[in-house]
Amino acid sequence: MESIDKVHGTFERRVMETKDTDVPTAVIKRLPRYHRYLGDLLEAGRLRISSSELSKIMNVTASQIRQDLNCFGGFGQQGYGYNIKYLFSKISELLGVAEGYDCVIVGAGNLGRALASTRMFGRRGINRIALFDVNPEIVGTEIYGIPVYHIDELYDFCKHKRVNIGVLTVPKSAAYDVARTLAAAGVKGIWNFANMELKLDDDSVIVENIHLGDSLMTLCYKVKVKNDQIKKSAEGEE
Amino acid sequence: MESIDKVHGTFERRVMETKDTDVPTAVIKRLPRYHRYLGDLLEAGRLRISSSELSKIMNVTASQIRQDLNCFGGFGQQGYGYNIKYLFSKISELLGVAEGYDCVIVGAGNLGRALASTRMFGRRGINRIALFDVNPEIVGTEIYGIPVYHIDELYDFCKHKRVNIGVLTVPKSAAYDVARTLAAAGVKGIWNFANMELKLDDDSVIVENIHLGDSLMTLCYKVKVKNDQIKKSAEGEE
DNA sequence: TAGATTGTTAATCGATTAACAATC
DNA sequence: TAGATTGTTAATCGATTAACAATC
Repeated sequence: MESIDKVHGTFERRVMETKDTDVPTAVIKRLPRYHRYLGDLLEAGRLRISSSELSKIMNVTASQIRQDLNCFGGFGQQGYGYNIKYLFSKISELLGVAEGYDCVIVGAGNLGRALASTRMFGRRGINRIALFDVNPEIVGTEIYGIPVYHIDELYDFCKHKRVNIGVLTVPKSAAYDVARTLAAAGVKGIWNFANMELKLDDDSVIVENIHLGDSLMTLCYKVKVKNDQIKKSAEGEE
Repeated sequence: MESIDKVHGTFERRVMETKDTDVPTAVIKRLPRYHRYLGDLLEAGRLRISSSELSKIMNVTASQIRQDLNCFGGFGQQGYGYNIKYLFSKISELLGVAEGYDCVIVGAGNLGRALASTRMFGRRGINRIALFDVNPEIVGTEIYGIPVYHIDELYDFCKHKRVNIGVLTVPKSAAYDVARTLAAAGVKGIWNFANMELKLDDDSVIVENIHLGDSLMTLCYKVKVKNDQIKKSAEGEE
């Protein structure tokens, strides 16, 4: 039996030649999904997988998988497929997982609490080191083990602790104020739940907007299209 | 001054010829965003807008806007631009907003409560008629004015009330059970927050998966890329 | 009428898929 | 060695942009 080590050695050599030509945005958007599926396979104890098997699981073409993964260098091996553990760790690295980012959640309403309680951050190597809110009843307490501070302390805290990521779950009206404070304090990324596109002059900050409303609307659209189809085919049968 | 009514009359005539050839998926994905911006313009009291002005606000090309809107028929008028109110209402109609869908939220944890409290549903003409949970302490109460029932009643409730949309905020482990119950009860659309792709055999149900984890990961990736750039340029200066 | 701006065609660009030689 | 499966090129497909004639 061919040893996994030998295979691994070969991988390492090839990856050194990683192409640094810019990765298509379409590929980048798909990386988190690969990460998710490979993580599941790893948990299930799988060691290797071919592009064709993965394509069936993920509902994409095998060709696309090979094309995508090759943007970052040769992760696979002819005749063998892909080593799941290795591939997973490489994609994790590419995505910046396990960079050990520190993050704060601004807004301790229902959404802020929901985010304080998920395991989503930990799984991606992100530490939630503080919550911020204006409500005096919760300032000074802990929520899911995360200390809650007053929002007035946000700037100093982020500056001192060199916080990398800020999560914004405050009302729309407060979003810009908080975002500017975060940016001024050197925060590098903002995860914005304020249901609006947050445009900052300061382009040293990356904003990832979550648009739940758009998603809900897309669902409405699809439901409507489906209902219309049903209606039409019912009419046809009459 | 040219009357708005005259303009409107012209619009109506042209829209009757709406092209029913299938709309590209890329366009559909952009519709909620158009809807959002047009709604804002409407609130700001604006009456009309040209593709070129809208393109600046939305950060896309004017050409794309004209191309997109034309998939559904002639919404604009040469030399005038687009009537915002009319365009907004047409896109609303296309998206299935104001179809008056009834919806239930399954899972009354932090996320369920957050969704119970937003104005997101109301704005899209969706009525949240019930919450479901297993916790006996909250069953029988109301949360943000929405009655909470035990999850055992989910099937009968949805079947009787002909619920259109189910929102899934239960833990991953319960997601499939609940989803199948909803589907069996005739629910047409499922908005899934369970951090997993929900595949149902029953293809009469539309599932819209929310992947907050993927979004967080994309943010990590972008932050990492930016940090790498900064590091590189700093090295270059040495 | 003259100016503005759309609707639409044609050109470009990028992303996906198919195919197969390279190679483990 | 033979079989399997990748990496990669070429072909196809779809989406975006540019340009301009149509028309309000």
